[in-house]
Amino acid sequence: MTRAWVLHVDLDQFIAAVEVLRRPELAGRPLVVGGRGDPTERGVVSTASYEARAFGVGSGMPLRTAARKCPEAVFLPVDAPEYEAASSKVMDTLRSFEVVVEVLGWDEAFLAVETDDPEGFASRVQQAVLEATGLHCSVGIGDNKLRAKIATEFGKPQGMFRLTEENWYAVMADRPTDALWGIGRKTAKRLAGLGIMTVGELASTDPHRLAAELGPTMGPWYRRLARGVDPSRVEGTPWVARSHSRESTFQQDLTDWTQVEDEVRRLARQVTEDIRREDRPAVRVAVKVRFAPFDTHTRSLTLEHSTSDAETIGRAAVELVNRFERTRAIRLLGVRAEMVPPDKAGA
DNA sequence: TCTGGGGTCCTAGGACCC
DNA sequence: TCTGGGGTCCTAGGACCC
Repeated sequence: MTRAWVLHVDLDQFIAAVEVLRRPELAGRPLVVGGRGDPTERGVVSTASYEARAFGVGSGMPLRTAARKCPEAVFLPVDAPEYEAASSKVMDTLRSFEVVVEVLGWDEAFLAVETDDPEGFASRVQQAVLEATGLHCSVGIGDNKLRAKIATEFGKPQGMFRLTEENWYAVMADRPTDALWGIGRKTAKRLAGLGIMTVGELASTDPHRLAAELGPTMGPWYRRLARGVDPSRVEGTPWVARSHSRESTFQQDLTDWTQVEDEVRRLARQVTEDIRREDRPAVRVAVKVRFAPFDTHTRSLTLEHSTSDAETIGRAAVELVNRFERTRAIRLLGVRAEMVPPDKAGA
């Protein structure tokens, strides 16, 4: 019988795999892509190949640490345009199935599929992606987006897994709460403080207690996650950004305020280009400062009039950075522009 | 483990208005 | 005047995701 399914397609070690495509001699070697590809610099791992993961290297890890764990790894710089191009090919392939496709980033998408054989469909998707791009993917099959997304992990690499209302608790009940999509380290710790360790325990916690402890929106939402409930639909309409930002971490902390202002102006120019490209004037500007060693603060302001003028945005950014004390060394600067909301832009 | 860069959404306090 | 209650906007921070 034909039923509605959600498929979550996730490319395996996407960034590393794209690098191997253009440099086949790297196949089978531990490969780490991150920063500028120099493991002595400040930067983190974007993606490690499975060979590198065997040494304990993983996403988000400082490059220096990765080099210590796996000295023989090949380190490569992040090449965003290359990954975007590969990603477009993948997404076009998914759309060729004439189903609703919701893109979640470079290497992930949800598909809304009506079929009596979701595994067969998933298999055809994997085959098509491999033929079109040379890339392998895993597929999560679910009765909603949340379950499909979580299912993918159990199918990796190059496989598939079905997770629905029927097997949800059998698969998930004893897993830690941060196995859920939306619960991270901090919330898992807060829940542990309430004696809630597993998905099963979270699912059966009194919702009023969760609301009281974690907020009226988030508390009940976490409980719904634990029950595998997700009413959201697969959205085919292209995603529209609400803000754009540029930031950079300096290899050496900045101590000269003239240089700080120059960098803020440079970032503001980049952000202005980004929003002009989309023809979306800014309504609000924010500046982010990370002081050494790592404490991070933001200052923001609402503009009197929305604008795409580089000069105005630059002046606002400099004014914001000057609200910070000038005596501390700065590790990172960032500038963000919030745009006119799309629904108010026209229509 | 000395911790990137680009995003989203929620919370909470204060201002301000009626 | 020693004192209300609701709504909305602004701002800073925090958590999470890829």
